[in-house]
Amino acid sequence: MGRAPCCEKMGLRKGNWTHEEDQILISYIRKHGHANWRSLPKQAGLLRCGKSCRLRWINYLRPDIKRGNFTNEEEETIIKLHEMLGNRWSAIAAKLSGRTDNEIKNVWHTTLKKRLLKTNQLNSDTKNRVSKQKIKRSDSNSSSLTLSEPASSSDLSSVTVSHEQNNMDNNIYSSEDIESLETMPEIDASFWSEGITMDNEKPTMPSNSWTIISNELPHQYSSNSEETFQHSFGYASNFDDGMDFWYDVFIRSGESMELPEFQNFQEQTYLNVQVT
DNA sequence: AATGCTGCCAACCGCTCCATC
DNA sequence: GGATGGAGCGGTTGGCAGCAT
Repeated sequence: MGRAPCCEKMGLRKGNWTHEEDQILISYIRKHGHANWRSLPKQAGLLRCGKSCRLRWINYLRPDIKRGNFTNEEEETIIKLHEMLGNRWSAIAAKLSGRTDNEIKNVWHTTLKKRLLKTNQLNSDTKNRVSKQKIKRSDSNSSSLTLSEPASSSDLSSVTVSHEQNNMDNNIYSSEDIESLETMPEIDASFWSEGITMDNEKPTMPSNSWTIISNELPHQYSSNSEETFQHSFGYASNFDDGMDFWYDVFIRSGESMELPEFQNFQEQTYLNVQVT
């Protein structure tokens, strides 16, 4: 199948569109529509190929185009849809009213891809440090802290933190440490509030155990499949050397979380979580 | 002030899909 | 069924603006 000849005829303009050309195109499409892009420029009196006219209209001149920066919600949606659909920019654009595939493709390549790579690199680096630290601590007793999930999103009072200590003297956590964790700021309704729900989509999770490290805002995931997850974060202060820290967890429905150890890094402190 | 670098975005290129003949 | 051409899509690029040196 040969490529459609385009912009090969002598005399056709290329490059940036002028205001006058825009006005001619808008005026023509308002009057006659754009049933045939190939014949449109000739009939409209434009020295452009039909392909160029179509692109200009779709990406810039259409009246329903939303201009301006992408909102956080739009960026999150793009990331989620890209996980599901890959580089199918037109399909992603169809889910975001007023945004074009070209615009989404640009924001992905210039902003979102880099951000994700950075996040993945951070996760990878921290996982390596966690693994090394686990080996170091393998011979010592450690405190076992359990965070139970609420029975339902409305039952916030059931969010508890409990601990079992076999040998406080040998433990790396002091009683003040444990106490500070138990006096975490009260979790309000928004903590467990509904976030993004993806029908027929199960979050991609490692099967056995994992470490979740993230600075993202909390989301609650649910699906029509067997398993559901709640992605949430908590907060504790004055722990260990006095730094504040966030914890960020995925909780599988019907399970509790064992929190075997805490990581305290220079710039940010994360709680390392494994599902038991 | 001049130059170089980087990021962003509009537009182009080349390919595939699909309708029509 | 094959050829043709229009439309649409994703990858790539050129040019501009802003920033750093």
